[in-house]
Amino acid sequence: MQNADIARTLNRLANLLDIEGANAFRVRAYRSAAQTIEFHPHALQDMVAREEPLTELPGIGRDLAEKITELINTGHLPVLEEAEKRLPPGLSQLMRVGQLGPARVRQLFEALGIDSLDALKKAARNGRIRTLEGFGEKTEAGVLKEAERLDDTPPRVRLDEAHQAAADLIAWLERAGGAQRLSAAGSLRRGRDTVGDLDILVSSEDAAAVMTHLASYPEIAETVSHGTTKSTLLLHSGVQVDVRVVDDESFGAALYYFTGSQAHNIATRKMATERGLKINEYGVYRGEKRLAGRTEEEVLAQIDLPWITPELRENRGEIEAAREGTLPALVTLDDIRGDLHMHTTASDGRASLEEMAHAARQRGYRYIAITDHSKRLAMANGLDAKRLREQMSEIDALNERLKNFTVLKGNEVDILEDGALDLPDDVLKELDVCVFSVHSKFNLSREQQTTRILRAMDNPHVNILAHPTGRIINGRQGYDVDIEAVLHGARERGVFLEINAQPARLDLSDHWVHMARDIGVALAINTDAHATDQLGHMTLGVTQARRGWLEKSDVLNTRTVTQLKKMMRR
DNA sequence: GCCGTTTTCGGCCCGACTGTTTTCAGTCG
Repeated sequence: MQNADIARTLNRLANLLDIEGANAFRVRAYRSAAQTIEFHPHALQDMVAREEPLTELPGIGRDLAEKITELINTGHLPVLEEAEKRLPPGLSQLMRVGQLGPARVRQLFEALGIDSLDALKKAARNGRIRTLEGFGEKTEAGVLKEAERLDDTPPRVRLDEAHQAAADLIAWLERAGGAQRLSAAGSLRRGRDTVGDLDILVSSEDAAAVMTHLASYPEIAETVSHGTTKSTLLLHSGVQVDVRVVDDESFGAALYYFTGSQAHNIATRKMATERGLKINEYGVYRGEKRLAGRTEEEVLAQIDLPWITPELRENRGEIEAAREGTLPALVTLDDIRGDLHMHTTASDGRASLEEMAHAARQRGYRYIAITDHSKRLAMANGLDAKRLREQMSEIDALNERLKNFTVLKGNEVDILEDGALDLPDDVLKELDVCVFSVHSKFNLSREQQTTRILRAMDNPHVNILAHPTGRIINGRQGYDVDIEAVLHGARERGVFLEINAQPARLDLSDHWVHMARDIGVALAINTDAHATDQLGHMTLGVTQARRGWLEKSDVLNTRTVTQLKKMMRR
């Protein structure tokens, strides 16, 4: 049983209890536990097997620890099964429909017997929902639309797409008369690998003018709501956007509030309450008196905390670290000296060796590694030993011509099914950097996949395990692999892992990055660029590294080329 | 159901917008 399964079960229970009208705080406790578990890096199943106390996790007390242990051991959660005797299980699904919360789901069930998405759509089309008290034609139409949208919209957009959509809209809003400060907030600002909806914040003395200008944005497909200071829009790209306008003196408080995360906000608001203060999106207040709000620093200073970078605001220890003055000095883009994973026209890249080198140099790098595919990836025109040696000679010749810049000889060698490598040792040992990765046999069991990768690491010539889970965001799940075991294996063998900065990969993801830091495995942040402009994905990779609390010294490619070469010799 | 440098009991973040209402409940983030 995976953490995601446990989280899903608890959420289902929370939904049913919510619909029944159970104590709202009890419901919240289940939801918050589900969230903690979903993002917890260690499998709770293993923790239970090792008899580690689950009550160590925030929001999990004695009762929940017992229930979760029973769920893991028996596959049953009696309190859920009892709830499913009282209410149809399908009601939990209805909670996913926009505009429907517990009260309306209960009403729909009690009055019309609606207990599934299909029943809901049918009732809406027949005009039966509008007959209920508190419902009308608009609600009926809105609910139908939301129910239909559930079927085909991907739930979250990629970080790079969200960045682009936000930049476009901010550029549009800057042209509104009177917009003072503008910023993206929400999970985009926190740098999560996917974004649910965009939050855009504007400060202005003339909210009406900004809102009017916003309404004429050509990318709007649908206006979900539109008030005097807040609007929710659906763009043609399928992205949902919340735009909020506040006075400039509240911009910092609003930015802080809308950046979240919700868990982070709840924690700091609670600290405020303990000090007799109240934090909302307009400022920090003692009674009616406003104490701060212009900047985030001002707001946090009121609860005796230093500014916390948005990437850390997940209530995963950053508040305690801030209080104790032990926040990490996170790695920045400026710290990056090179890029250790990229392709050229020799395999499936679109730019030549020389073009990639020049583009990297223009970004201020001191080195790159050229890592084309190996021969197994025939589809990508992978290199055999002979072609790889020819490329090495080309690199030697290029290095002769370049000053203050080094092209490292590399390859992205395929890990075969049994853990052997796709190129012979005598050529691998001539490489400066050997990146190795899985491109086939994704459906091996967890044990087989883990053994396969560990065996590949046993080869003394490999250095950096690329895109370690193989996931494609909104595309496919990664292969099943015990990353914790891989990290320990890497540490024992002097091997490193990669944060692949391709926006569709961002692999490792943040919680694995954090675990790598805890275990003490340095990571390389690589773009896996297949064209010169893709070298720019480095920013996304650095963001993931920051979300995993990495400092400069935790990142391989902040080293000088001399240091790096030494670390690549095992 | 969780939690505790005010509390082991009594709190639990806070406000905008909508639709359907005559003053507000429900939803959302």
